[in-house]
Amino acid sequence: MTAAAPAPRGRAASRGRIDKRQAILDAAFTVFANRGYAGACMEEIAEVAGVAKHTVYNHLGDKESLFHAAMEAAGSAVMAENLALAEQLTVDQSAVASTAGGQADPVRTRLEDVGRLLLHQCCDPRSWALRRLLHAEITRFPDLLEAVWGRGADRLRQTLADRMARLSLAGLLRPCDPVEAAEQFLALLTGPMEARSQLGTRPVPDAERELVAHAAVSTFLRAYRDAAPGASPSPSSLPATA
Amino acid sequence: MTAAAPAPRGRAASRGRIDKRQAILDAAFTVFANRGYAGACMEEIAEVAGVAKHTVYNHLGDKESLFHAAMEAAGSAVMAENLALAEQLTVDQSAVASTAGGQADPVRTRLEDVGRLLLHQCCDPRSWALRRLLHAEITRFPDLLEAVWGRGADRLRQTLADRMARLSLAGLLRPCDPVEAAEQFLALLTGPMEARSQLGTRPVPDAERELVAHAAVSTFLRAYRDAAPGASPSPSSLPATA
Amino acid sequence: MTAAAPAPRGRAASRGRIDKRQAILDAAFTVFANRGYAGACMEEIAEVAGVAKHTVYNHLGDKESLFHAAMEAAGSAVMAENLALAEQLTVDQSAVASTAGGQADPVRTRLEDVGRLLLHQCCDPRSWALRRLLHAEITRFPDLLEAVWGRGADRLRQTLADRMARLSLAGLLRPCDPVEAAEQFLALLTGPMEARSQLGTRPVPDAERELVAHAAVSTFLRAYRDAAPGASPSPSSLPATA
Amino acid sequence: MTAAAPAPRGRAASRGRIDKRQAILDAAFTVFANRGYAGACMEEIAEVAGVAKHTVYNHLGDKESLFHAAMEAAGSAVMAENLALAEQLTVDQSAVASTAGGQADPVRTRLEDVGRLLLHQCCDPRSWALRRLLHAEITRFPDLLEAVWGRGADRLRQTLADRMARLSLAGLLRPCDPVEAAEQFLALLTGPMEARSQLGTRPVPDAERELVAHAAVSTFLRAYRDAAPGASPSPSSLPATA
DNA sequence: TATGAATGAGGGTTCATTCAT
DNA sequence: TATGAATGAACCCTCATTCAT
Repeated sequence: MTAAAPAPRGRAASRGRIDKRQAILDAAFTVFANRGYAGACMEEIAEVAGVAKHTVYNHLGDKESLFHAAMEAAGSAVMAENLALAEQLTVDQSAVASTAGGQADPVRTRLEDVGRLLLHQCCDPRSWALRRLLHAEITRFPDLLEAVWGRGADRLRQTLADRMARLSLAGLLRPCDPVEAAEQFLALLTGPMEARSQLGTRPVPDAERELVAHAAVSTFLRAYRDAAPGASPSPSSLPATA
Repeated sequence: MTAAAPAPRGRAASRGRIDKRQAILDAAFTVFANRGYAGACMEEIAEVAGVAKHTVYNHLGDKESLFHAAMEAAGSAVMAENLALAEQLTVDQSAVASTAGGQADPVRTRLEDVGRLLLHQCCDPRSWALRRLLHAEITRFPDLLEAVWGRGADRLRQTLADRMARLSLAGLLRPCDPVEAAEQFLALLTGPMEARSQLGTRPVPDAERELVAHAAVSTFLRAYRDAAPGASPSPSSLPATA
Repeated sequence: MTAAAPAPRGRAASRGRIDKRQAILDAAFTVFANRGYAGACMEEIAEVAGVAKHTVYNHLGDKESLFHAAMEAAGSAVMAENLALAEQLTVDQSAVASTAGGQADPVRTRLEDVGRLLLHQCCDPRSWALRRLLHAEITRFPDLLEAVWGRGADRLRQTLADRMARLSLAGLLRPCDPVEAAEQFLALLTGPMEARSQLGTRPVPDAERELVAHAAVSTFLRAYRDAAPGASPSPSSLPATA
Repeated sequence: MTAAAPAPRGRAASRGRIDKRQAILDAAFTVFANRGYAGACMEEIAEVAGVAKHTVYNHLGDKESLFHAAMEAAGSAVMAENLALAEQLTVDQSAVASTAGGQADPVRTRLEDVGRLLLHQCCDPRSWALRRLLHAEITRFPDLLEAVWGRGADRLRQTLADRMARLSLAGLLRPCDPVEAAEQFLALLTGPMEARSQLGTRPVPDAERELVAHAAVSTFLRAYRDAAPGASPSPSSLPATA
């Protein structure tokens, strides 16, 4: 204090800055999630972050900028986890061969694993909070969609579609529009959770989540692998989002 | 009406009250939808409703009560429409018989009709606004769920499940858990719309909506009717929500 | 209702009016006492009185008029009781004669009786409420003093002074300024109650009130009857209030 | 002040805060005294204090807290002055001795001095405003009594009682209950002022106040010193408040 | 006369933002 | 850069009063 080592500079200083910035972003997301955008107040955010009110302004500008930054940060984190999961949807060819004719069903197993994990992510409180905030503020901040989910409306669906295409090519799924398959796979997984978790308000037990994942995969496989070949040809091979 | 009485009295007076109350509720829902709960201000609601600020308080109490009432009113309207639709999911036995062996597929036709209409309802701006507000405020007003969707978690799913059960019983669908079938039918229908309409922000063209409905029904029928009988038996025949 | 005896008129009707007016005045005083002038609201007064809000306006005009009327009514009632008591302060000459030389002390007895009763009145909740409201609003409504205590600042003191003069003339008290005597008698009685009842907030037990009355009379008699004649002559024979 | 430093720092800064806080408290008391609690508005207080409205909230919280703080501050000031005065009620023994047999009456002189000064304090506009506010709000804020008069119901009476006890012990007053003596001394002094000053509304001329003080002391001395020893023994030698 | 609906004004409180240190 | 004080605008709500029946 008195003798004053001139306060750590260089790396340490900017590390301090970075940490403080991150602390503010985390605090902001928490508070926004609890109170909503309009209901949140900068003072509480500063308090939760452990800094002075004006420091928030110094680091991240006004309330709107702060909101965008916090949402973007949270979105990146959530999306990164989801993408990492989607990329795991691969089936080892050798595994398929070795179990031919047997009871094991490596495609189903893989789909269920990935489905279970995706559902786990989607039911994460932070993930729900993000989606709720998105719903809440999308009309006032339409840019939020891109900011949160990254450029390209939905990378998750595209990534999943890539995997579906490869499964289809490998003969593990019937020929199909991979984007549609990805879209419906996600719908079968996450659709039922909205009501079951009461919009993320109710913690859903693991068992229930696994039940949903299992049912989703079963229906998906019936439709995309086991269905009688000639039945109900789907003419929709157009790009999904137009 | 016809005789043109010189300003209606008695009943008409209370009719005036009712009209005013309804005008306030409508205005409130509009403003809440535009600004969010915290962002909405009573003055604007009164303005839009064409009454004085205090009149809002006289009729519907404070902001929170008004919000609940407006949400409940909107929810009842939306839910009533949805239920009416779901109840249309019936297949005339004679129609099935008369087309046996032919090309027509009455079950598919009916499902697509209902699906298209449900999707139409779900993409209605008011319906989206309601869901967005629900997402936005569910953490602060957990009672909203029941208030909006009526008592019983989700009557729509149950009503749909009733119809599924009858279809299954009639041999038009394979034996299955009707609740799960309803749940997945809804998921296949509405799930894809979230991303496609950008959380209700983007108006979805009719053609695209019909494409989604068609794809949903195709996948649903493959899984719940056409699938090879022995394939992938789903052990989950329990009621879905426990 | 239907056949309509044409509603009672004449005496009965105006009786109804009077009753309603009195009910409003009573309700007003109660509410003003509970909430203060500014804190009271017309609606609550109307509610307590059991009439519609506007009826209050019809009968007693706006808030300020109502306040004055309610205070005046309460003041008249309280003052009437006090005056009736003060007038009881007489000593029967024969009683004095008959007990001469004995133990009984009719003057003391009479003073204590009157004192006890005055104190009882002063500690009445309504009396305290009146005084508190007077203190509260005197700066904003200086006319209240006269309105409440009747014309002539303090008839109580004057009435008491009359009695004191007669006692003094009868030789039952030493020669003195009767107004000063009355003033000090009242001060000795009521002064101690302010602190003891916590400004009328605490109910004072009967025993404590009697103690105060007894002490007041004792001190009063020592000073105005028993004191050594030559001691401490009081030169103040001027009119008290100037 | 003299050296004219270019705007004082450090201590001066917090001094500025203190000054501002005090300015707000003073302004608040003034406005509350003028308008009453409910009638006062924060805006006027801020205006009178010369600060922005929100600054009032920063320093002293909401209206109720501000009211308590302002009342407590005013109460402390008034009570401190009163106590200082009461403590002056001592009689120098030598003075008594030296004037024995003469005309001078040091006890009376001292009592009149103290009485005159106490009366002066009690008639101070601030003192009246404080008492009026206390009367006005005691039912809604019962804690105010202790907050204003400090802990211990009434330190003034106790302090005065201490002095009375010493005078009695010194033989300058007859044996008596000192608390009762103090209570009655105060009653004789202040009781008459209520009516005479019209609850503090009318400025009482010095001469009139001195008259009251003189009369009070005369009556007090007659009762507590000059009265015939055997006359009217007061049995109440218990502590007054129990 | 009595009522219930309606109004416009005003007050307490909160908040995002800026200033001075 | 970080802070704490200060600000002015805005919002929810209450209230005294009037209008139409």
